[in-house]
Amino acid sequence: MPRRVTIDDVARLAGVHKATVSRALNEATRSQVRAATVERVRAAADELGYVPDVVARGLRTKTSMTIGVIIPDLMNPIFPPIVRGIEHVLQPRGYTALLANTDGRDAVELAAFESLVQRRVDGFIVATGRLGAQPAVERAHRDGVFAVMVNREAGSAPYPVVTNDSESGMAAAVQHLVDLGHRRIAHLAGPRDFSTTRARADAFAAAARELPGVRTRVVDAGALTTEAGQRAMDELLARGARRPTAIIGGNDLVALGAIRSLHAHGLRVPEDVSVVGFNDMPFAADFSPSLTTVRVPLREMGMESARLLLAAIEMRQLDARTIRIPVSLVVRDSTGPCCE
Amino acid sequence: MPRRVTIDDVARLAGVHKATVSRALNEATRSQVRAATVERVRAAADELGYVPDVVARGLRTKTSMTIGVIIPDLMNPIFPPIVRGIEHVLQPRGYTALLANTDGRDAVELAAFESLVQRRVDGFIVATGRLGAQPAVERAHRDGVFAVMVNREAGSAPYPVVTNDSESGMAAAVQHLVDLGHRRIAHLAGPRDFSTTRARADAFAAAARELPGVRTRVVDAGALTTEAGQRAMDELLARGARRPTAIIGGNDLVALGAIRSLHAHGLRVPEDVSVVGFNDMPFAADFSPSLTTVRVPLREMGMESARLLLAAIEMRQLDARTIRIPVSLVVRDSTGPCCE
DNA sequence: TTGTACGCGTTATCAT
DNA sequence: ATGATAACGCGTACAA
Repeated sequence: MPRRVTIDDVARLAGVHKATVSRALNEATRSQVRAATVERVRAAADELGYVPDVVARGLRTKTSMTIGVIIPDLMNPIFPPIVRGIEHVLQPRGYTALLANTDGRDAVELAAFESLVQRRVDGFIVATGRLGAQPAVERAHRDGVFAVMVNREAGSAPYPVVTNDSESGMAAAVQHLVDLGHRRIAHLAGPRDFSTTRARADAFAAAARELPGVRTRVVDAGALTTEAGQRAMDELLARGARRPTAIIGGNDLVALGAIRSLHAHGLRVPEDVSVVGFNDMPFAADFSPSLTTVRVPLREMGMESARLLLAAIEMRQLDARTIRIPVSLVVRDSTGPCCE
Repeated sequence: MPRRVTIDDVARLAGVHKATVSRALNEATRSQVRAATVERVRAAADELGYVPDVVARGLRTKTSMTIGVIIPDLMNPIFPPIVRGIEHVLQPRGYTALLANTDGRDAVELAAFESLVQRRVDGFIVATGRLGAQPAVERAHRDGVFAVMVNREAGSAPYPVVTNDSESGMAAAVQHLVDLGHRRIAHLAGPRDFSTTRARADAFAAAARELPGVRTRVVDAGALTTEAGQRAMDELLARGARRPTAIIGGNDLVALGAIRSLHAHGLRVPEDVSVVGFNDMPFAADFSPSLTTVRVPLREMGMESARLLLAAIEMRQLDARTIRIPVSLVVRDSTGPCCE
């Protein structure tokens, strides 16, 4: 492994001291160096293919032009679009995104934070928010590290949040089903310690209270996966009671799991049961049947979170406001009129 | 931002020199320190919450216990399972995966490599392989950086490769369609500079030569996206000639795009046209119709690539062998008998 | 305008 | 067994 070209190599070739090289190559200090010298240094650096060592530099400057992005579950298709939005803002401004996948496990999340903090990331974009205590986020805040929560809020640390308007999304979903004639609607709720899925469950309950003629039920899916959705639907169908004519999933994966369960029980969607999802994840339109869902502008949420973080880094302070991105219902084939 | 606890703080509290702290806390050198001293140092470190600074350490040791993972397109659902497989092997061995998404762009890939090399990653797992010249991979090899290619091979650098047996997968797909009675089969081929999609196109051509009664055609989809697949299928349907009764996509996304196009043209799948995909990406079974496809063990490929890389790092040399993971055809609802 | 010297937090080497 | 010191590669007060 050939030795790296260092600042000393450049200094030797240019016939100056390494401090001069540092100044000449560094935007902010370039004015302190004579133009001719700058040119000489530049030529030498080019010739040797010198690239400053960001690690050594970070040891000095405590900065790295790098943003850590903490993702709870890469297998959930809502996160790739968010990541793309983040990168879309970061890249033109010279920042690199370093992704870490935590698998939803606290220990892994802590390790990822640790690892990235040590690598001197300039800030975090965190998609693993939970309403309960969250050691990693709390610790980051205590250490004065900048972070922005995206999609889910954090319960503990006062960080800015970019999330979506789950309440009005749920209201729209319920209204859509009622308009179709449905009077028995169940919600397969996601975890109550995610701000998004809790808001949806709360909004579902609120909507139910305002619609006296509608019978509602909530079943906890436990996790935001197809498997959890399928299990919850299985369980709901196994109960003796009259089954609901419409289902609203805590997210698209849960809704998809519900559809799998319904199909497995020989029920048709939407003829026997209508299903609504949440997020409009990639491929939601390609499912069988295509999924009626609440569209969340995932990419825009990613972009906004990156903008917020960079602004905080540059102004050296962050205000913990919450940005709530509007959502809209997308009607497809998984919902239909009730009881025809 | 509170100052980090450094090795000097621990040394002071334990009443020893920092060199001793380093030796006591470092697995390999612990035997050089008296057991009682080790205990004292440990207690001090615990009390202060000391964590060695991996950056400063990397400056000295040229190592970081970190693996860079280069992904061409996070939006392609085959990569999350590969990443999971990689992480599954890395995490228990103390390594952290740092992901970089290149969006398929050379400049971004170079920047990602640069950024990660500077962070002293101990090696790369590269999923962006292309058969043509690939500056980033070549440069990594020239610099003596360890890397393993996963999924796609690299044309230029002699790195180990973990890929799948696209040839026999394609053969199985063609045979399946022929068995169903199809005699006009088209392949919507992916880019020819990806080893996987080129192998599939070649295997398709080879299969065609051995089946004289079967008329085949190849259309270039250009990219591995649903949009590209839809465009290619649109184009194929626009041609005056008799349309094929079966389609094999360069991957699942292309196949999905083809289905979208067929539906848009009022054609049914599989009654009018059968469609086969490649990879068995997540949700392939949930599409409308569920997708017959060649299953590639994505997670296993990720795991194997990580194992290979760690072995190379530990033995300080890598042999550029190619591991070809077996594949299998999964028959679902997107294929059916021809011309009933 | 440029050079000197030190510090960032470790680990490796040499001396004790 | 432990301490002292240098080195990793860079940036920056301070001096010249």
